[in-house]
Amino acid sequence: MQNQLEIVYARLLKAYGPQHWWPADDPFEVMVGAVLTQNTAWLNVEKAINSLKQSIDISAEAILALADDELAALIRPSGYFNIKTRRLKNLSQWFLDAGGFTELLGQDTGDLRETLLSINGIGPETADDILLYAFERPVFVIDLYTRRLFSRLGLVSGDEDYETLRHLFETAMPANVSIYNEYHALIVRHAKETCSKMGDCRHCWVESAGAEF
DNA sequence: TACCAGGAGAAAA
DNA sequence: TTTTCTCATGGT
Repeated sequence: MQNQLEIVYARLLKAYGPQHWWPADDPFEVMVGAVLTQNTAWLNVEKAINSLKQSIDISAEAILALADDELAALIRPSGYFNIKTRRLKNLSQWFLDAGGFTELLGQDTGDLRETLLSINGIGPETADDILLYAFERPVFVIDLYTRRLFSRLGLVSGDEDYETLRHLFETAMPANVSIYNEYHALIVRHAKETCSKMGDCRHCWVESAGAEF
């Protein structure tokens, strides 16, 4: 398994090059983007973030200072704007209560993950996006694209629960933040390039890599 | 026109 | 406890 994951990683990196994720100015903006991108195309998230930036300097304080309907109007392009308004406020309140980024940096990864998951609106994938891309912890993000790609390659069935898959990837690959960062970004890039359809993907070159395993 | 997007939580079965 | 429903804009 270890070697197979490394082969796929090498092929993706060779095909697309470094993706330089996460596209954001600072760690808190990464967290905001992680919530806004839930089941949403990044193009729409960019519109929402740009819209936010035109009204406020993105910070936990500034988000909490906005009225719910004001915040919802600003993030409207990202969809689910009423739900995401609540989620952004929950996240911001937690962030302030915890003492901000510097204070949180001192926390153990497991503890930090647990408190993130306790916030209403932060599920496993969003928590792991935040841990990897904002706090730079070696946590492998499992998303729909990851399931789809590796189940096509025959390495997983695809219906495993989140923690099972995360554990599988984290034990098969060395705990390396820059590799985990790049790997997830490359999987998303590849999905956008050639695997945009949920069904068969016969033209996808990665699928043919399965023959090498 | 229909489908899907860098999910999560609540409700129903 | 597992499945189903809801949230919603915007691009293809």
